[in-house]
Amino acid sequence: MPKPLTFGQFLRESRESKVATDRGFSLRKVAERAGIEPSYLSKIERDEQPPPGEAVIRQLAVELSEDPDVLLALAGKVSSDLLAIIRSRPRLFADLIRQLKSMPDHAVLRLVREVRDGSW
Amino acid sequence: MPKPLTFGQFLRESRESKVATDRGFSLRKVAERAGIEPSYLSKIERDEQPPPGEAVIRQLAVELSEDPDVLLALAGKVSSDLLAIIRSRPRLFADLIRQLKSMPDHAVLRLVREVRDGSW
DNA sequence: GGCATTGTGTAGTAGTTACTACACACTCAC
DNA sequence: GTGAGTGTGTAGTAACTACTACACAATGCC
Repeated sequence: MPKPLTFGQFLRESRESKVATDRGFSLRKVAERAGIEPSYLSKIERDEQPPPGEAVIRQLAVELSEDPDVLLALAGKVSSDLLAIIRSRPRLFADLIRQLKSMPDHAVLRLVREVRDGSW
Repeated sequence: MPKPLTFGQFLRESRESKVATDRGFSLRKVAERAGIEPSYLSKIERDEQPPPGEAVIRQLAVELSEDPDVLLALAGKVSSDLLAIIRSRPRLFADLIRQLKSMPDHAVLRLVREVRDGSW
């Protein structure tokens, strides 16, 4: 398996893989499009600063075409919309999630599909 | 349905219902057992201060025999162990939770039971 | 009526979060 | 060789989080 990257490493690798073929992915350009200072992004990519807030992470995800939930996870966070869903029925979701903790991916995936396909 | 209480209101009602029959549930006593200043708890119960951190909420849950996940939800938080589980497989859990967002309780409950009983 | 206990008011604070602003040195194109 | 663009270093900060410490007035108990 690919060794787990830090948030900063992941960002840098994602961006550098794109800047190779598209000059629009320089650190400065990406920072500008994401609405943050270049020096801030620089520090983030080198894990010198902790990851930014959810809004900025989402912007970066858009710019780099990465999955926001994955990026947020690497940043040690969970999407605020998921938190709201859990908070709306805490006992229900807490139970479910703890039950699924040690289930293999394919089992959980089956669950996702069953729910989606409405076999209910 | 019971109108949704704030975190502070919920705490106060829980505590006052107990102090009626047990003097050990005065604000000061509970605060002491939970390891916080009485004035702090007072402000929290009146929603004058935002809810405390997860550790204190858990202590209060123990003292008042309330469900920690419910208390955390009222405080606008989600248990850190659940966050860790989600972060470990962000895409998987994000999908599942968003799918379940609008499912009725009984459907989700069935899921919980099926998983628990290992009908897999 | 005095001591204990109750809830609350006021004031303060250390630590963290989430950034901005600006300057600098290097490289590259032409 | 100069102007544009690159990444990075330094410095600072406003807002929020999560509390403590102490003093005070009211009530209860015997």
